[in-house]
Amino acid sequence: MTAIDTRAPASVAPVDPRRAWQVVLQHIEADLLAGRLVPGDHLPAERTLASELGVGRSSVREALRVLEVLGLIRTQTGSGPQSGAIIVARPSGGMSSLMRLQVAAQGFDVRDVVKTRLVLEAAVVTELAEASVARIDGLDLGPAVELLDAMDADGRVSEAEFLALDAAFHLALAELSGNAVIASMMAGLRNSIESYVLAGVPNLPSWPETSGRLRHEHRDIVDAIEKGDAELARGRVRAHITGYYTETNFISAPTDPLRQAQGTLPELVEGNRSLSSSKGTEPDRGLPHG
Amino acid sequence: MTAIDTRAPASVAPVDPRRAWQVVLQHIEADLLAGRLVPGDHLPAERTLASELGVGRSSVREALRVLEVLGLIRTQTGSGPQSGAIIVARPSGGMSSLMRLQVAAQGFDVRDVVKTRLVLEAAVVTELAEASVARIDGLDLGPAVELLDAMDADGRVSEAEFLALDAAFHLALAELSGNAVIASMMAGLRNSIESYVLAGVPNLPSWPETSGRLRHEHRDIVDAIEKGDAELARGRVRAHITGYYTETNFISAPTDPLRQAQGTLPELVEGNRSLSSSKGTEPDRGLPHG
DNA sequence: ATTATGCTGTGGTCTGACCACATGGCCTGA
DNA sequence: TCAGGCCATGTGGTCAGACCACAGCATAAT
Repeated sequence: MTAIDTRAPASVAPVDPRRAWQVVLQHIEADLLAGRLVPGDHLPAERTLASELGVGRSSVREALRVLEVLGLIRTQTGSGPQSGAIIVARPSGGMSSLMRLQVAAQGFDVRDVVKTRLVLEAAVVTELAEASVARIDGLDLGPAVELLDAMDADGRVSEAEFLALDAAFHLALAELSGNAVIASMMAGLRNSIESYVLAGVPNLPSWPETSGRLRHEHRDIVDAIEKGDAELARGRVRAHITGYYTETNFISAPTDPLRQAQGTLPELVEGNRSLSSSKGTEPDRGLPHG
Repeated sequence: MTAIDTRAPASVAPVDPRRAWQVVLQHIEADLLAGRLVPGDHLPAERTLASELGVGRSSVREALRVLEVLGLIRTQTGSGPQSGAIIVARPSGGMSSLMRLQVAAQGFDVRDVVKTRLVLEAAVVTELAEASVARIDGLDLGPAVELLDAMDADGRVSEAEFLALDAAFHLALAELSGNAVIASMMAGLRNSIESYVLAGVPNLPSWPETSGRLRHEHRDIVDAIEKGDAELARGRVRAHITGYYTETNFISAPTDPLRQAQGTLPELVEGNRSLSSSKGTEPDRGLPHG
């Protein structure tokens, strides 16, 4: 067998190096980029897509599953206008899944999550404060303030409910700033460490005292924003966030750049936070679930 | 038929409201949270996982596909230690996919992406500058500076290569800050608007002039960081980023909070940026591809 | 000792078959 | 004519089974 087989198989089938599901994903992405698909549109039926792209239905479904988790589509069984896969483009759920899983898999350090939240939150209040001075009629922080009012139902709000309202308040501020990117990031960051936040409550010396302080700080932040004092708002929001985390012993030293032993991180109970637990406070569905 | 059928079907089959792939996803997430799975570990084989969880293999595959896109696992065919699904926990690829698709689907506004990048980048250089003053031996910005040196090969670097090096430089700064969350966010933000950045090059009055200015600004930023002047570094990085985007007419007014017509955004050619295009400059694989 | 060979287990893919479900038209009876 | 119920239809959700390509490894042949 000294002779090499020279019959080139090149003409037979130019094999696609991409895996089948990637073909589907890229096809849909191209349609999105070209504007052929916009939010509200229906994707073709799975079987249709499969035959059109020359792949199996299971490959189509793998791609759709990715799009669903990333928050790009919503799927529904049955028939009619609401059935099928519909473009929705809601990033928060995907951001939450991504961050929560990365934290779980140790791709993200919890302290980095908190630090990042600090950065974004400071940017949010800065933007809001500047927007407040820019317009004579003032800024409407109504949606956020309503959440603060809800928190004031003292005694009738459980700790978990309080923290959920707290998260919703901060998220509302981000949304009011008008930056959907930052808002979804905030949602994801908060979501990814929610179990840690909850687990830290028992470390608090006094819950009534802490919750009272938090409520007060919230009002102060709103005041600073409405006054248009960006610097003050930044400082207050920083103190607000770092205060809580230091009090629960999550962050040993607020700005320590060195990595430390992770002994202070709580050992989470299995299944404490799982993929489908979107509570009522989240305006956005996390991972779609039944 | 006035009598209601009271035979409770409760005992027959407590149907799981979750879809099968969510069961798999939550199972794996629980293993991650409990530390039973850590980076480097192998997931059970698909067929094994399917039978253990009582679902079909296709459902397992849908969950694995999600994990793969989110950057949690890497899959490989064949046998041996490198085959199968392995926990990797690399967030950048997933962040990039998420943001790019959300931009494509109009869930994210490009201007918000740029504004967010501004916020994060300012935080990065602030942290680096503060770290620089904190240690006597200074900060080692070597990895970032090397990229600047590569950009200085004037004339022998194409526009696309230059911009890729530029992106790598900013990403390197983020990574040097030690915050993996911000670093992956930066990677995603930049990746999601890469096609817009490239499409803006023809709008520049003079590429040699602009590229020269950018290189100079990069050096200035590094200088400010090494000097430990956080305020100066922030200002320079802000000017650096906004300067480029305004010059390419991407952002009409840097801080205009009002939404405007999207006419200035380039109409992207279909397939220009697709899911599997991770160039050599990215240390991290984006979406896995062949 | 070295090389060749085939076995084995992995992910990748497709096909076909069901199911549950929601809709909407049709048919029946009032 | 109208109201109600019924069923055909098309959708996603799921599963089982069958291949394939591939990488490693044990074994056999040289």
